[in-house]
Amino acid sequence: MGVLEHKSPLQAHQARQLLRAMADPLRLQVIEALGGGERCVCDLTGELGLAQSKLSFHLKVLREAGLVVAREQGRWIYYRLRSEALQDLQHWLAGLADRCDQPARGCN
Amino acid sequence: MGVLEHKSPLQAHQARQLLRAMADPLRLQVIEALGGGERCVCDLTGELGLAQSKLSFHLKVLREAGLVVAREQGRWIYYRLRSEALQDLQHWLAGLADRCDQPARGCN
DNA sequence: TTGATTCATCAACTAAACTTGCTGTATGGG
DNA sequence: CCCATACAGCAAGTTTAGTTGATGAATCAA
Repeated sequence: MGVLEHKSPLQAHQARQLLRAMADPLRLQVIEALGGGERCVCDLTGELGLAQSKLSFHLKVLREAGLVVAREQGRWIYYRLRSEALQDLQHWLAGLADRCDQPARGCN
Repeated sequence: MGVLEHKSPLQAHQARQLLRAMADPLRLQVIEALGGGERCVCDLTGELGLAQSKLSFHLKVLREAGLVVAREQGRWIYYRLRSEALQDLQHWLAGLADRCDQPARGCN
């Protein structure tokens, strides 16, 4: 195992948590914003033009899926993407792609 | 651009289509089954213990998202994963992971 | 051509997810 | 202290997605 291969493969249901969390249009906007680096909630609220409670709800979904982490600092809370989660998902996809082109041995 | 770099980066909404399609528990089972190679519908119905109409519905979702393709042969229809879709998604994730650890420059 | 098999699609129902407005807690400036 | 700001969480309403059973087209063997 190479030095970069430190991951145990993602279980399907963990992958699903991540996928589900990412599959919402609003959360995807949040994710893309966080793709540029850590941001605080008020920042995101302004940038995406969202009601605060709405953003808070979606951040919770992302948090519970393990896709983002929050860091409190005084009055503010900074969120960022967990790059490990992104990597896990990439590996999981790679695993699927591996043998998926095998043709079917006919049916009956 | 190297010989393997033939992809234009996935647009967010395309990524979302794929993510949404994968985010269902039942579809995920289908996807994992197809991860082993091409399969016909009746095969999948049996293996996953699904009502046929149910499976058909979910295969349609996967098809419309561009994650699987169907190949008709006589009475049977064989489905397989589109490895290009899986790769596109991997690239998209890699793009997000790129700069996501940049710390926030304080807020206010 | 009859009947069995494979599969897609539809309409009605159920369940899950998202939205909205409100309330509550913590922090920090005046 | 008091008030504004930053944020989480909840409950009711709405919208979206998944399920079920039935119908129909296409293929093929007898």
